[in-house]
Amino acid sequence: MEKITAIKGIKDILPEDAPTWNYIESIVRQVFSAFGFREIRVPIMEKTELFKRSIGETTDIVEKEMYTFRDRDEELLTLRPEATASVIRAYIEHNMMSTDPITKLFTIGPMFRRERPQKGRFRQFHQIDVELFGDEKPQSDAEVIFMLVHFLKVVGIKELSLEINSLGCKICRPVFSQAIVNFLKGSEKDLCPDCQRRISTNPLRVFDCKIESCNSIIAGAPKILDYLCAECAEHFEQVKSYLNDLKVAYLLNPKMVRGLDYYTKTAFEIKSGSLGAQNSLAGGGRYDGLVSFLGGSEIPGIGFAVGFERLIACMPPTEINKFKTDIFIAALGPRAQKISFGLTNELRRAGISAAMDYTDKSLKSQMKRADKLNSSFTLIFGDKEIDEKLVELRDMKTKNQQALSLDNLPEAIINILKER
RNA sequence: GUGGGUGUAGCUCAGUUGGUUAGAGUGCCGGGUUGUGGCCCCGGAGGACGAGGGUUCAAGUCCCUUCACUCACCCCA
Repeated sequence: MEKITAIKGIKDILPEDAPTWNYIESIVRQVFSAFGFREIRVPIMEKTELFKRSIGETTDIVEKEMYTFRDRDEELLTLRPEATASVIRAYIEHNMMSTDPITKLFTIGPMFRRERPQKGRFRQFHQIDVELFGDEKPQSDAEVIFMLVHFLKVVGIKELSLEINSLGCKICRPVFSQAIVNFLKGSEKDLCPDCQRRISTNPLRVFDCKIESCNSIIAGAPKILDYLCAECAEHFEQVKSYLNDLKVAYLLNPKMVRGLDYYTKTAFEIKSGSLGAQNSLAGGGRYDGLVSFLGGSEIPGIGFAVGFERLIACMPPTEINKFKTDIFIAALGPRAQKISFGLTNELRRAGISAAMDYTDKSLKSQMKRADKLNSSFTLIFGDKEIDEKLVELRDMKTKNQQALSLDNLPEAIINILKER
């Protein structure tokens, strides 16, 4: 029989890793709620149209990375490649703007993109996604960035660099875009094939190219910050000023462009050195026109996404993954085995993690198992103890053993465990 | 989609110019005298050497094909 394996780029989160995931999620909920963000859970599937409209028809994500299929009724559905579109859809669909003019949401979950997997890049990956609707003030930009940086520090990320830029708005960005195209006109043949393609698809991306020759050409190109309209320029100045007030260290990166079409004004990215080529740990920005573009009213928004797997990759190692058991019950012989089965489950019902071995193995091997399960205590008894109505309770750390009466045993054990 | 690297035990890897029944460490199971874990010692189970084809008296080792994994490009979290 041929073995069935997981799909390429889609991984299991194994029991030894799950506690780390839960730990991070608990920090997310704790930190974000202090900033007034509430959790929303959105579906992993949406109508394909939603992503085409929000992310942009000509982006790589939409053009070649989405998992799209036809439903039985012929409707085109897509496994979400990112969360913002779904959150905005839900925001509009449930009229959240009429309940609260400023809505702060976050969501955590899997995203799907059909790319070639490599370090820090998977076909199913997880994001922590934050969206703030209804506030166009630069304080919002600074607040969201501050929260992100704070969150990463709480989780234990040591080395991170924050880069910010302004991408302009629908008035000033096209002007800049055209300026870049004009600037590159004539030197197309000196650019790499990728950049030649970018001129027509997404000219700002040329800034991102890693090839030396392209870099030297683009070095003399116009800078976005010189093209910002008065409003965008002022907004960006304010954002920087508030970040300074909050003592958030940042790097101004005029070459940073985000890959999704919908970003306006502030764009930001967190990078970490320990991640390999996929060094972007989190990214986000403002998207003031997007809510209305998706059918809502003119409501500004700003948000970011953190790559969960990448976050784990640059986290310091922790002890939280160790599996622990309160008590292991080592029963010797059929009589003890029978009593143990009831006792184990009685303790579990009381919320104590209890374990036993259903095979009547040697005490030595049962002790080994108790050790493997990291049990704090081991209860030892066989025929002798049953006859004497006294069982042995061993503290695995101190090796002290005390005798406990067989009567009222669950209560006695519960009390001892509570006292610790 | 395009390159490079790697596929031998559950995991991490040895395996000499092709040459007997393919090894180690770790993990798992058991034992080291009566019913007591971690350390140490001993033993055991576990592999058609990724798959298919070819060269050869002989292939884990050489050649071809294919698949998988991985890193990078691209793209992005």
